[in-house]
Amino acid sequence: MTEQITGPRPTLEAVAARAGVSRATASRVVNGGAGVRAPLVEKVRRAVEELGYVPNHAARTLVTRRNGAVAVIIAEPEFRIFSDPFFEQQVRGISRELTAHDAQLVLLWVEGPGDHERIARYLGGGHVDGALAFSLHSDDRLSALIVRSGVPTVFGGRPAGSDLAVPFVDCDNRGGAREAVRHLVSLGRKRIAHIAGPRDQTSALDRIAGYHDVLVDADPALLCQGDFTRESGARAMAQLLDRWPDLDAVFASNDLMAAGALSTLRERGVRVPEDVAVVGFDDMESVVRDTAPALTTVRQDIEGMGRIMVKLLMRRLDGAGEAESASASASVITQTSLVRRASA
Amino acid sequence: MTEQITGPRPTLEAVAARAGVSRATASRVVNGGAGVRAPLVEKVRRAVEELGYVPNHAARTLVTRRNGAVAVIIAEPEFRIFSDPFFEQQVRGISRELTAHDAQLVLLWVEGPGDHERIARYLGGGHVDGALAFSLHSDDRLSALIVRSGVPTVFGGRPAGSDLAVPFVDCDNRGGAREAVRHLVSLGRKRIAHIAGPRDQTSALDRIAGYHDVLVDADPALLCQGDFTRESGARAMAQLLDRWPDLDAVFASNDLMAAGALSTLRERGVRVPEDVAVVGFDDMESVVRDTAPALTTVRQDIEGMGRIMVKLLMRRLDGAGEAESASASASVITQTSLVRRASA
DNA sequence: ATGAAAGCGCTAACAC
DNA sequence: GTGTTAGCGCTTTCAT
Repeated sequence: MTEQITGPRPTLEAVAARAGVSRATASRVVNGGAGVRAPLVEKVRRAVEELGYVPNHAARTLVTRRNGAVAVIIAEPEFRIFSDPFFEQQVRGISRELTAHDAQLVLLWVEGPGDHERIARYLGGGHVDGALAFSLHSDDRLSALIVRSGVPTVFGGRPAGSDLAVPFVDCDNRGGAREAVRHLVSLGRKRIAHIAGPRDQTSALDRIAGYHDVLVDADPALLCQGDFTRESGARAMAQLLDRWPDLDAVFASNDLMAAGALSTLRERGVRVPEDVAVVGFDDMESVVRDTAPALTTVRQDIEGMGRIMVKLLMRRLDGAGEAESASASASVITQTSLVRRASA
Repeated sequence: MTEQITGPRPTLEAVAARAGVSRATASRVVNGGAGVRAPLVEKVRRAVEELGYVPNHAARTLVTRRNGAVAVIIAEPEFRIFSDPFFEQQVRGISRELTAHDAQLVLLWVEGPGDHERIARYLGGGHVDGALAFSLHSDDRLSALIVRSGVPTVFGGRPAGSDLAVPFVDCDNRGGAREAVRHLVSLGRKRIAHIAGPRDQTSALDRIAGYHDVLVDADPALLCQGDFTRESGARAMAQLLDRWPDLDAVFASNDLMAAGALSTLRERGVRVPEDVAVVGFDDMESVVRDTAPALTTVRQDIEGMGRIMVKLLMRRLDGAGEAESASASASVITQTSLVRRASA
């Protein structure tokens, strides 16, 4: 019934024998068949088919020193954020692009410093060709470890310790924030507040910087600290409202906080956008879907960033021989775009 | 500064040379050192240390035919449910246990039937020693494929097609449901409804069965269909309330739906548990944390189930030589326990 | 208890 | 173009 592979799997040798060619030729065909005459290619292909031949990965790795696997390193605080659609999207992009490159995703889940040694050993053991990591928090110890392992790595999000000159992929947080605030200004708003994200994440810092780029001498009290959660956004909005009776706009560092702000506004009977205009950041579908009014926000292509992380890594791996440290180690900053909806 | 591994990594040969022993002895020491005299063990250990030797995985796999990696196959609908804490917990358990066994987690993300062939090839390619899969939905095609690949596999959740005699790990859904309903009965409740989960998940079906075990001739109209979401629970509760004015208890197939039911009850001014007692299923911390009143529910140890999946798989892999199909392929049903809180 | 030697299955020079 | 051959780094009989 269930046609199960029974005996030992056929080797290249067997394929070659059946096709009546040498092992080398069989190998060439299996690897694309460049420089082999058509009829032979055909013969080998048939033999592969008939025997159900599948290349032995270990043997191949042993000689090529490439194993077609990439580690995705996720530290506990971020994994928790798997509930955060942000991560799901990024990992989705990574997974898809990896598949397109015929590479496997090896998940390395770091629960704490106790796991550091294991990770270092694994990375140092050459089990993977490269690694993808996320630099969400300022705790550099893990990042440093990864870099030191010597495994080509691309980070997601600009690392905090700028001394580590590692390639990363991030969206233009600062530029996006600028665009958001400029939009608010263009609407004629005079008193524009900012609900900021946690200070230990570069994305939040960059967005604050963008805010200040436009509002050079904004009163510091217009800036209210949040932590990227909906509740913190609601709280911050309440504070701002108390502090600034004439407030007419707010730029939140992410959509979740913007949604929180929106609910506070509604509770207080403040009209959006008539009285206060609101702009978010991320364009997170699951959040944006049901805010009232529809949220104007800065979109970033998260899945795309995941894919780019992989592309960057792959380029580095492929070009390993040539321009080692040339454009190979360049980072990528992706564009953001303002999505205008009803809230501003 | 960054102490990076520069040249090619040292081989066993190098270690042996430095320790003044043969490659064979060095190998023995690296693999535990059984049957090697202490002084030599010591010498080799030192050489390993000094050279920073790390075994070459591919070479080892090539000869042992074991590669210390396990695939975790996640199909798209379930991955979406990564937001569902259920999955996070189960994967956490799996990851931890795998680490304890020195095995790596290779994530295989299946987006649709288009990926089936790729998965089959990967599994067939012997890249992993075993696989862990989830049988949440009745779509057997993927499951069948996995089974057919011949890779030892353990499923999470009882598979729908009972014809596939594959080992799985699941909690005692039916027994747990029975306990929940019996508790309601012991409370003196006479009109006990059930908010069921989707019909294509065995867990939901088993819980329905448990409900009927206790309430043998319950009116079919006491059973209301939900889909495991909070909203569906709220809706179902409303329907039941309309249908049964004398309703005094409800058992929901999961906590999320119970939470939804609770909010409907509150809206309608129905007191819990005085008027209607409510019991959930899962004891999902993130849901249970903030229901009012605190939810009485059936607890299952999800992380533990993840760990058991790994243990089962490992036992199968290790005992591969001996009692192949003996107790090796047995499934595990874990106990549930009723957690009494305020709602029933 | 230790060493010598034979591969594991494959790719990549190098000959032809 | 195609075949021959030499390893990749390791484990594992088999002698000693």
